[in-house]
Parts: sequence; C-alpha cells; structure tokens
Amino acid sequence: MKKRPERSASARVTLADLARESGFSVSTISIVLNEAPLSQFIAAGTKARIHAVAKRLGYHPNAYARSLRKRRSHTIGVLVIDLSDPFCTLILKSIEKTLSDTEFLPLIMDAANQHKQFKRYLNILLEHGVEGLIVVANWLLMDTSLLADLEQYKIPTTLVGTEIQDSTLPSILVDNEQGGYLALQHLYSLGHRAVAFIRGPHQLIDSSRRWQGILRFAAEVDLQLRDQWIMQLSKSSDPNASFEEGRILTQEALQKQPGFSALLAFDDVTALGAIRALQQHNIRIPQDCSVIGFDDVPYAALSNPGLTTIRQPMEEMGRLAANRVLERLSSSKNDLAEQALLLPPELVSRKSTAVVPLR
Amino acid sequence: MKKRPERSASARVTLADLARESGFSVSTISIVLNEAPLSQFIAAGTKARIHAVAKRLGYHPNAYARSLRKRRSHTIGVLVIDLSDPFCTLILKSIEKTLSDTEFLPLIMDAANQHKQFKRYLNILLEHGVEGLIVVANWLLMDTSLLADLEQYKIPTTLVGTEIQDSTLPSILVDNEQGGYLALQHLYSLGHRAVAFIRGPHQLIDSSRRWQGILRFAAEVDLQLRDQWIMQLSKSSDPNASFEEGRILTQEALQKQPGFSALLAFDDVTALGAIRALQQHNIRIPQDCSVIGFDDVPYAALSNPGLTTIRQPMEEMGRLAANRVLERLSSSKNDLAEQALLLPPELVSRKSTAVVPLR
DNA sequence: TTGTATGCGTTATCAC
DNA sequence: GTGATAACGCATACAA
Repeated sequence: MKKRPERSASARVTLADLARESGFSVSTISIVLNEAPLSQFIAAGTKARIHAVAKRLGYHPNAYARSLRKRRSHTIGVLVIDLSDPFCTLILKSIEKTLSDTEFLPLIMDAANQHKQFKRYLNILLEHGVEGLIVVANWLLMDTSLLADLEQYKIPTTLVGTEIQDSTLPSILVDNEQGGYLALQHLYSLGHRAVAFIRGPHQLIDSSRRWQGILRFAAEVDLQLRDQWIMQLSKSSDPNASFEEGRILTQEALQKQPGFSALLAFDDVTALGAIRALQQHNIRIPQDCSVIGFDDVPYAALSNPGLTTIRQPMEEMGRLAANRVLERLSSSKNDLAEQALLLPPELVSRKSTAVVPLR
Repeated sequence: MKKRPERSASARVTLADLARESGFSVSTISIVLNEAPLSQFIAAGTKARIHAVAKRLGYHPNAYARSLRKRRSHTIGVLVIDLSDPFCTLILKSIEKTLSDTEFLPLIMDAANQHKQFKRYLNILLEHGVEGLIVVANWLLMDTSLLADLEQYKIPTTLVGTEIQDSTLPSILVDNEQGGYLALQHLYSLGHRAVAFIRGPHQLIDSSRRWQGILRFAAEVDLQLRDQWIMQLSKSSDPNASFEEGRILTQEALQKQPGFSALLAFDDVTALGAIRALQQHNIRIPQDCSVIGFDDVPYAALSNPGLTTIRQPMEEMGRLAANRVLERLSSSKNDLAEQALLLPPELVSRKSTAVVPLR
C-alpha cells in the first residue's frame, strides 16, 4: 500500500486537502467557494465550516487548473516595446487602470526594444491563452514582419502609440500631423520667424507626419524654412539617446549657423538635449531662444524651466486601447478592418517658450 | 452519433488536433515537440512531419495544461509598488534582464501605490503558482501588515529598494546612511558651510538613515546645522508630488531665511523642485547655490544643469534581487533569516554643484 | 519506435 | 443539499 502524506510540506493546498480536512466532498467545496448557482441550496453551516477550513489552511485556487477547465484565461496580454520609456509607461498605467475594473488581468511583458524579445514574449502570451492583446509601441523598432505575425492570430489586438504602415491592425495614436502644425503655430504666434528644427528619424512614419504638419503651417503663413536649420535625428534603440543627439546637433548648428530664435524638437528628450547645448553657449531659455518639445512625458513638467510641448493624451490612448479590446471581447463582433484612431494633440505652454527677443 | 467538428473556429490548436491531422498519437507528438529524452528514438521523418503539421496549424502549447501537469509554473512574481516611478522601473528592468537568461518568466504586477491593489495582485500571483517573489518598493506606502502576510507564504521572497522595520524578509537596498554622509561631504568639500536640507517623510526609515549619515559627517567636521534650514517632506503617494513640495518648501525658506549656499534634497525629484524655486528667485545653479539630489533617476542626467546626486545602484539591486531568489530556488536551502544587503551609494558629480561663491 | 492509460486541480453535469 | 464522475490539454510511465 502506497503511503501518502496528509499534506506534503511544500505543495499548495488543493480542494482535495480541504475535502479531507472538512469531511465534505470536493464538488461541494468548489460550489461553495465559487458561490456557484447551486450554492444557494447549501446549508449555511456547511458554508461557514468550509470557508473556515479554507482560510485555516490558506487555500488559494490553482489558476492554471481553473483556466484549463473553464477554457478561459481571463487574461489580456500587454506587450510593451520599452518599459523604461516614460511614454510607454504612462500608456501602460492607463491600460492597467482600465483593466483593473474588469475581470481581466493584464499580463505585462517588456520587449526591451529587442525584436527577439518581442517575438519570444508574444509567443509566451499566446501560450498563456491571452484573450486579447495590446501592443504598446513608441517610435522605435517595430519591424513590419512582427505585425504580419500578429495579424494571423485570431485574438483581438490593438496597437497603441504609433502607427505601422500597411497594417490592418486597429491602432490608436495621436494626430502627429496636427501636432507638428500646433507646435510651429505656437512659435510663430510668439513672433518667431527664425526657427530651427530637429526632425525625427526618417525611417519613422511619425517623423514625416509631424513634418507634414509643420510644412502645412509654414505654407499657410508663407514662412520660409532654412535648410541649414533643419537637423535630423538618426534611428536609435535607446529612448534617452536622443538627448545626446539633440545636444550635439544643436551645438553644431550654433557653431555653423547661429541666429535662430526658436527650436522645435522631435520630442521632449531631444528638446532637453538642445536646451543643454544652448545653455552651454550661454543662451538663456526662453529669453534668448524658445524651445518646444513633443509628447509631454513627466520630464517635461519637472525640467527647469518647464518645457513647453505638444501633449499626447497618453491616459486616453491607454484607456481607449483597453476598451477597444474589451469591446471586441464582449460583443464578439469581428469588424477586422478598423480605422486607425487619431487623437487630438494639445499644446502645453510652460516656460521654455516666450515672445521673440527684440534685436 | 454526436457530430464533432474537425477543428472549431476559434479554439486553440491542441495536441489532439495535431494527432488527428498527422496520424500520429498525442504522446509521440508531445515527445517530439518537447524534444524529450525518448525523442532520440523517433524516426527523423516522423519528427519532420510532426513539426510541419504543428507549424501549419499554428500550434502553441497550452501553458496552463503544461504547468498543471508538470506541477511547475516556471514563473516568478514581480510585484512593483509603482511602475511610473523611474526608480522602480530601473530596478524592474534589471530584474527582467537577469531573468530573461533563465527558464523563469517574470509576472509583472503594478500595485500603483495602492494597498488594496498590492494585496489583490499578491493573491493573483499566488494563485498563478509563482515559484518565487520579488517585491520592488520605493519609499512610499508599504504598511507592515502586508509584509506579515508575505512571510507566511513559503515561497522564496526578496524585497528590493527599501527596508521594512521588524521584518525578517531578506531585502536589498542602498546604504542610505552612507549616502547621506557622501552628500554632505561633497558639499562641504566644495566649501559650503551654509547648507539647507529637505528631509524625507519621517514615517520613512530611509529618511532617518540618510539623516543619520548627514549628522555623522557634520559631527566629524564640527559643522553646525541651522534648524531654520531644515525642511521636511510630508508623506505622499505620488512620486512626483515631491517636486511641488520641494519647490514650495524652498520658496518659503528663501523668503524667511535666505543665505544658504547649498541645498541637500531627499531625492532627485525634490531637488528639481528646489531648483525651480531657486531659479524663480533668480538664483543661478550652481554659481549662486549648489543643489544635490539622491537616487540618480534618469531625470537627473537630463535636467539642465545636470543634477549632482547620490546614486543608488539600481541595476545591481535588481540583479542581486533576482539572483537571490534564483539561488534559493535551485539550492532549496531555506536560510530564512538572511541579512539585509546594503549596497554602497556613489556620488555622481554633474553641474548642479560647484565651489561656494565668494561673498 | 510508437501507442495507451493515467493524473495534475478544477468545474460542470448529473445522480442520489 | 450533497457527492460521484467526467473532461479540460498535456506529459509520462509503461505496454506493445
């Protein structure tokens, strides 16, 4: 006869343990603990005793067994391109908050800007049977091949934070074109005519969208852009690398072609790098030169002086992304060809921009 | 006779599906796909055909079923107090990186600074059968009651980022006392004798540790601290709130008791708030007043001027925390009463501190 | 070399 | 009111 210990030292407490300990059957206990419909027919005393035993032994239901049996994971995968990018973080927080009011648990994975990790975690999420998927992207990386993979799985997916060309995946992002427009409009309205630009990496569609907005405004007011004041960020996989690049580009511009009264940066971190260079040349912000960023990451409000920027509504983006997935999960309507949703950007005016200095 | 569809539209592909499609049995397929020991006896052609079918149908093993059967989750819970706090984020990234080389998957949960969420997610992690647990804390929240709960579960746990009084949980954190010492030493060595302080919340043990270090150095060099220059942060649940508090405290000090040549802040964000106030009073950093922070979050390097600070080795903290858990997982040695591990802080000298101005 | 049978912990269906 | 039993998808001991 095989001897089996009453309760093994390290293993978790199971329903069977509770059954042995309480004298009731496994099914009764399951019904009671889950408050299943049938539990209304169970004697109050029984319920109390079962709850007591469960508490005493420290019972925690086995989520794996439960999911296996119910054929549901109650889980939504959240695949973040880079957790250390505050832009992603803010969107993620909002997704989390939205999901915390639901029955769904976010499974958060961080691709750490690496193609390989992205694929690996995507696989893991699939193996864990996520019922929905949200991909939080920033402006880096994201080969198209990954998205081709994504589309073949039949689970509701939403992409938030950036746009992918030639993809039918529903995506949620800011209206970059309008953002570029607002940024230049702000500088222009302060009297700036000599404006320098640091464009984003040209591999990136966001860069050209913002630039289109800038050109649109320039055309409207007949403003000439000077080629020598148009700088260009290179592609990088480190969100903070643009600080150093912004600094160096600005420094070079100051040496070769000074004289601009304002600088429009691709994003906030780039803007901070530019400010560093300007201050090193004893150019005061905003008295001598105005600087405007893009995104409104937390850095922007905390920097000195506070950075004027074009705000992406990150909370709203996260919330909408989560809600879209939830909707498709509940209504089971599979309108595959959803439009990309463009959210309006907003000018946040702080202290890094001011009226153009008198000469 | 019950009709059953070859493959239902939405359900996942299972081993049974592959068996039906390929003609081999479930067990053979399992052996092949897992490259189990027995697979060396399987004909190469069989393997190839099985792999082909698996790929064609898009098979993903069901992690839940697998874990249930193997009685292992291959999972480590990472419970973060606040994902939007860059201090936590950096530690988390390091944990992730360390874990990505192992067979363990980090399950990341964000307590969002809320007691209730912390407990909820802790429960969920337990239900998912995490084999180890890492709690990433900042200086906020963390009632002792939570930790009491933690200790009762038998799974290897490490606390990283802060210290809990009266807890036997192994924790990894910076040597705050030494950090305080280094900070004041730095200012003193630059000639500063009139130093203002913004202390951390007094509910927090980190605050008093750092203060002890400050007092130790002051005693060594016989430096008098002036009470009216000693300010105090209140407890908050928002990591960025200390910016505003730092700003206001500094502003008040400037009105009531100006004349200090340096300011030592409890952390970087507080320091940035102080700098904002100083600049609003046309006090230049560092020519007129030096400012030093604590932590070295990414903000610090990006701010203008770059912030001198006491660095917590966050990468190392995360790595050590992960390794500790891994060790206890593999060696199954249960030395419960581990010491708290104190890591040395490091002075990072940037541009916000300089020699004391001549009067 | 490959197939059959069993059980992981849970829930759902049905029987008593 | 409560208990026995089957099945979820997989891995493995054992049989063939």
